[in-house]
Amino acid sequence: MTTADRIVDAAASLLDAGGESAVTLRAVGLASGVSHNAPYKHFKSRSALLAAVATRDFTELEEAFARIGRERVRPLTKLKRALQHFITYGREFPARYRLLYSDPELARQGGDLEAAAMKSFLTFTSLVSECQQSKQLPSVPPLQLAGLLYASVHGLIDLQAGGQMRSEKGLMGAEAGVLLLLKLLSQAE
Amino acid sequence: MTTADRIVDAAASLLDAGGESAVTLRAVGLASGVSHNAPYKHFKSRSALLAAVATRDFTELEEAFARIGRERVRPLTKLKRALQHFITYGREFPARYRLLYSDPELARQGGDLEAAAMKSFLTFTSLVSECQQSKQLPSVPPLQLAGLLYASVHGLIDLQAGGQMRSEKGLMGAEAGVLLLLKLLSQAE
DNA sequence: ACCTGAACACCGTTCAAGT
DNA sequence: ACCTGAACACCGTTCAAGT
Repeated sequence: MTTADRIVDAAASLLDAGGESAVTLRAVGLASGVSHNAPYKHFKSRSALLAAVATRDFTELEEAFARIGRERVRPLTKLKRALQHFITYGREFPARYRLLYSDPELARQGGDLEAAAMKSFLTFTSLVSECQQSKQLPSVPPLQLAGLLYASVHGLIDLQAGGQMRSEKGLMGAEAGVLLLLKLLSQAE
Repeated sequence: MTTADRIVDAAASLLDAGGESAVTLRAVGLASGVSHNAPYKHFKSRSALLAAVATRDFTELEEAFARIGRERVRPLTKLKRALQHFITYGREFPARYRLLYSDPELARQGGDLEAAAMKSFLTFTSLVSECQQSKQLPSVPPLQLAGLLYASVHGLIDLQAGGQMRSEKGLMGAEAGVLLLLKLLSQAE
């Protein structure tokens, strides 16, 4: 376990425990046993450190999608499991989730983060594509349908994480929203 | 124009010009002609000031939805115009847009902000409901369908604002995504 | 009631210096 | 190559004091 790994771990833990504002370089240093500016020897800035956390999570997300893709169940079941995994991750680690998709500062950095994000989306697309081949989802261009589904479930997770779906009766949680969407989409062609 | 109004205006301008991190109380004070801690006489904290900006924007959004609802065109045309308004606002003012839906700090404050958010969503729901009555959208519970559409378009706007839909070829912009979603949904019942 | 200026405890980042 | 401690310029927030 390198120092850089311990620093990324500490940042992820602080993120989970107290949100983005809790990830100060001083706290990261303390939690990983180095001085408050040792992280600069491994990451260009605080923002680059957060990008490393996000890149790691994107990679884990992609691995989960790929693992689900290898299961021997119906394509639509795979897709539902992938979406459930996505939703669960977003609910359990909201601060890290927001890092992946809602941080303009990070998105501008490109590089590894962008590549990992793209790879996870492409693996997700292959799950959608399978459903189309087995006629369980309408036959529009796969990347378009996958992009739409990806954006929709992101919106559901994000509104839930942001507390927007709290007191509004009649509004569904992310799981119910995804199931409704899949049901309606499966009726189209 | 009260001092409080000038402070909110200044915060909104700074937000548009330089993102959330540019909204320091010192910059707000300078831009609105008061000292850097005069805002505390009008708002409990920096966070409460940002909530006031978000509340104002939610109110304007609701007014736009209501205005579109009064136009004398087909229900589906109204809905499309409302969604287009939403998307355009998100693209032109990304930092303010993110304040509405992606700031957990603000969501926890409840109060005026939550009420304004709810009102704008309910007005949006009435546009969706009209489409259902004229059989242009499937007849599932209106709040559920409206919630799904709202979350989906939010996801499209948010991914676009976060730069996630940039280099990925084949991925649609928010407008095309919404149109595809409406097309597919209109084929369901 | 509304505002100011000074002060406090933080923060990211830089830099000279150490091994 | 990797790390430290001091320093710099910021920041949100508080407080005593002014009108």
